[in-house]
Formats: sequence, C-alpha cells, structure tokens
Amino acid sequence: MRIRQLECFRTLMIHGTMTRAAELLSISQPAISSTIANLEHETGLKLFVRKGGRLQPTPEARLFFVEAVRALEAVEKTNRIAKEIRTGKRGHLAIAAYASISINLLPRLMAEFAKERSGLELKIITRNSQSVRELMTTQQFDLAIAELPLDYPTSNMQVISYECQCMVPIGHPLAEREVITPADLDGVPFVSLFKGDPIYQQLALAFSAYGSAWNVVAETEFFSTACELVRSGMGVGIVDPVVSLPFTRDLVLKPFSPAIHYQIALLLPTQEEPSQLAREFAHYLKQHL
Amino acid sequence: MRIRQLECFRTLMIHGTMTRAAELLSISQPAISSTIANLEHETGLKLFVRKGGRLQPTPEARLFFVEAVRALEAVEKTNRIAKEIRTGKRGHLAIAAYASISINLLPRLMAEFAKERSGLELKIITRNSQSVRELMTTQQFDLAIAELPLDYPTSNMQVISYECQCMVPIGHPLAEREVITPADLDGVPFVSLFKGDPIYQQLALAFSAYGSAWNVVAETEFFSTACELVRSGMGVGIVDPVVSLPFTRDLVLKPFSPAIHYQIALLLPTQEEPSQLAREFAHYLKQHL
DNA sequence: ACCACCCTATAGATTTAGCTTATACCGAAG
DNA sequence: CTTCGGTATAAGCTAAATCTATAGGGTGGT
Repeated sequence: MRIRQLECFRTLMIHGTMTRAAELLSISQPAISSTIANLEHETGLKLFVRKGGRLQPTPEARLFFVEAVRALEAVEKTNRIAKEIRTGKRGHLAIAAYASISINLLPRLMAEFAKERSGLELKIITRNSQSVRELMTTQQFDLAIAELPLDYPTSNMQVISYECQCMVPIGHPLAEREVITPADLDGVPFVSLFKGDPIYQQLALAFSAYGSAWNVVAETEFFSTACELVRSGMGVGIVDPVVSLPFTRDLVLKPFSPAIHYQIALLLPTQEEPSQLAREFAHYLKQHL
Repeated sequence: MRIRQLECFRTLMIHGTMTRAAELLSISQPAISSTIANLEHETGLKLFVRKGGRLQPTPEARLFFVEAVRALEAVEKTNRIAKEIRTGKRGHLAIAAYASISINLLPRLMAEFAKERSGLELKIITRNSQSVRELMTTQQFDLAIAELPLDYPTSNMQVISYECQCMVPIGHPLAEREVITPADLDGVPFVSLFKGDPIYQQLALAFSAYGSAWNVVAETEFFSTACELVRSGMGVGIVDPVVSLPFTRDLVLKPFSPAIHYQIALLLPTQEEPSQLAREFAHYLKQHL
C-alpha cells in the first residue's frame, strides 16, 4: 500500500468522480483511474462499482475510508513535524549554565529565541562552571555555558571574551573619567571576586604592574554580588559588560586599562552530534553576548 | 515521503547499522543507504552523522523517529483492517427481519456466523414483512428477510421455499401417519394463521379440493403462537419445517399433502451495492435454512 | 432518434523510486 | 599492515505512477 494510493482514494471518496479528484490532485484522470485500480487489486477490496458510467463507493470503501484517512493524517503529521524539526520549531533545549548568566541574561535570551519556535521545550540547569563541564560529558545537555578557565578544555568549545569595565557609584569622583587605570584606584576601596578567580589574578597583576596599592575591601563569588556591594558604597569594583549588565543599575561603568579579560565558553556535546537547534541557539547566543 | 523510507528508517534506528537493517528487510545494504539518503534529502533533516565509518543518529533523528513510528503503525493498521474487511472479519451487518425468524433462528445463525469474525457489529431489527421491505428501500439495512408475498417485488430478492408440515400433539391418533392429507383432518379442530395469510388461502383451497371440512378453531399471527396452541391441545396445525422448528418441541411433525408452500425472501439493497459481508451472510443463510 | 456532453477505461510512452551487483573507501582491531 | 565490518557510489533493471490520445458508456436535450 502506498501513500499516493490513499491520497487518491480519499480525494475520490470525498469528491465523487475521478475527473474531479484528478483536477484537485493536479494529475490526469487516467492516473487516478489506474491508481485506484491498483489499490483495489492490492487490498483485495472492491471499492467502487461502475454503475451507469459513474462510480459508486461500496460499503467496504466506506469502512476502509475511515482508516485510510487516519493513516494519511498520521503521515501528514509526520511531514509537518519534519518541517518543524528542520526549522527549529520543535525540539528540546536543555542548557546547563553557571549562576550569573542563568539568573537573568540567559532566560531572557532563551525566551526571545523560543518566541518564534512554538513547540520548544526549554530547560535551564544552574551549576558552577566546573560541574557544568562535567554534566556535558554525561550527555545530559544540549548546550552548556561555563566560565573559563576549565580544568580540562574541550574540542567542541567556543570562547567568548569580554574586557571588564570598572564600576563606580553614581556621583563618585571617578565617574567622569573616560578610562580608569590602577593608578586612579591607588588605595581606593575595591570589591573583587574571590582570590582563586582569574579576574582576581589579572587585577593583582595589573595593580602591581602600575605600582598601585590594591585595597580589596570585599571578595564575592559573583559579579552580581559585587555590584550590590558597590551600589551600597563599599567601594568600586570591576564587572563584565554583558552578562552582569542587568545588575549594574544605578552604577557607572567605565573602560578599565589594562584590559581585564573575562571569558566564557559555549560547550556543545562531544560524544554525540549536537542538535541543529543547539547549534542555532549557540549562534544566537554569540550574536547577543 | 514514502512508506518504504519510514520502514527503512525505523529498522535502521532500532538496529543501528545499515547492514543489519538490510538483512532484516531482506534487501541489499546499498538499497538502505540510498533510501535513507533520499529521506534525509526530502525531509531536509540530517538524520545520521557518519562517524568512524559508522552511523550515529542525530537528536533530530530521535525526535523524528517517534513520529515515523506512529505514522507507520497507522499505515500498518490500515493494511490489517483492509484484510479484515476483505475476509469479512470487520464490518457491520444490520438485518431487518420479520418476527418469527428474528426471535430464535436468525440470532442463532448470526451468532454462529460472527463466531469466526471478531470485529463484526450486528444489528437485528424486527418488523412485519411489509415494513421490512420498506426499510430496505431507505437504505438503512444490509439485508432483510421477509415473508412472501410482498406488495411489490424487488429485483434483488432471493426466494427460499418450504413445504409446510402438519403438527399434532404427541400421542395424537394422527401421529403415526406417514403423510397427512385434508381427508385425515376432516372436521378435526385446526389452528391456522390469519385469514389474510397465504398459508390460510392455500389450506382453504386444499380442504375444498379434497371436499373435507376445515374446522378452524383458532387463528394466530405467527407459527410460534400456533405451536403453543397445538401443544396445549387446541387441535392440530401447520407449520414451516425450519424457521418455526425451535417452537415445535413436544410436537410431532408430519408431511402434509398437498404441498402448502411457505416462502421467505432475502432482500439485498437495490440502490446501493450490497456489502460483501451481506452477500456472504445471505449465502450462509441459504445454506442453513 | 440522435448528438453533445460528462465520465471512465485502456494503450503506449516516459520518468523515477527502489532494487540489484560490483566495487571503492574508511576506521578499528589483530 | 592486513583483515574485517561497515558505508557510499556507480551502472543497470523493474515496476509504479504519470502523461497523451482515444475508445466507450449513459444521460439529457433537440
């Protein structure tokens, strides 16, 4: 049994004559005639009686019709879904990400991405960057976002790099500067990330290169926490200009020199082929980060 | 999208390699290879990545697989049902019949007929013979059984004719006879059908031809009622030897001469082609009546 | 009665899916 | 470095589905 035969049969049952069915299917009348003859032969069912030069469906045809329509609709649904998968409207996107990005920026971007893709299932799992990396190897996720550096890098990794900016409270004397350097921050109370963080290490190097005193008054795990401390007047700080942007309301951001690099990585599965959808979203992220 | 492509895809997804799938489908490996390549091209989905000379299904393939299986099962169900329709295991058999036959004989025969045909829907509607005839013209039934004669006969009518037998209570003097004639019943109390019935007319003719006195002590609408009256000792009677047989327990049946004909007709729809099932059952009935 | 019109069936030619066999290629394992 | 298990490509075949052209059957109007 072929799909084409069922299509011809359905159209013929609905519209009554072969000539009309042929028109609707944009084929010639003999094509319908022989296709139906084949269907009758293959199913062993007499579907129509030729009566007065016209066709009359048999009771068997009516019974068969119900099933034929059901099968056709299943096939048509399969076609539709193939298209949805192809255009990224159907699928699932399970993303593992570190805290700062998964709190605000990532969900906003995912929601935007999903807006034009109706059937999408979304999942966001928040873990620290090293756990994120480990989850990916167990194949549980379509995409992961981690901060660099990682203990062991992956082949399927795309790095996004930012230059951090200095953040000061509104009205702070340094808020007027075009660029801020360690010299400007000599002895100024400073909110930093933890000592183990690469940001900490880069800052320490920068201050020592300038011979300035780095007066660290607070250490935090996340930029977002640091933002809040700066906003509360603890001192000045440093922050990445994209991921942490949502937390910098009422703060002034200024370029910092020398460049303090903040790097995050998009990781795709290595064992298994990443889904088209994951690739698309990775591309979307790179454009919006 | 063709059914064959989905079959190949399903087998390949389940068994992992093209070589194995080809074996299971009893075709060559290149056949699978090109069929899958076509499916990928037509759906626009990359279903497998060729990795290390082996195939690895993509996430898209897994999503598509679910739908492909659904569609295939619908098509396979359609094939199965075509076969059931062809072998008469599926369908409906709505039969209109007159009272005597629909009380006992017809349901027994229908049950027997349906025993080997699992999916059958049965309907029995009981009406008097003339109503039965009229119901058939409105296309509501697959088969009708009516007593003859009818007001206007039909082309699509098969007549079954019986010679009625005389029924007497057990121990009645006439119970020993080989054949009973009107001469034997001269003045004997007799239970007959109603005056309008052809049986009544035939009996009246027979008695007058023999010059015997026909002593009708009761008239009934149905043979079954007459049987009960005879069994109760009202007199003797006449009955058809098949349809009314279930009602003649504890009665003795003897051939009657001259022949009293009892005729029933099987009517098939005229406007519309009768279903194969109706034809089969009509044939079955003719053999068992 | 006959012709026009509508419908279906058949014949012969063409295209293409799906199949075959033969063969090349590729990676892993001995 | 060869063998083995697997996949892809090429060339050729068959059958399904399509086309055009044409025949034939019914119905209704003139």
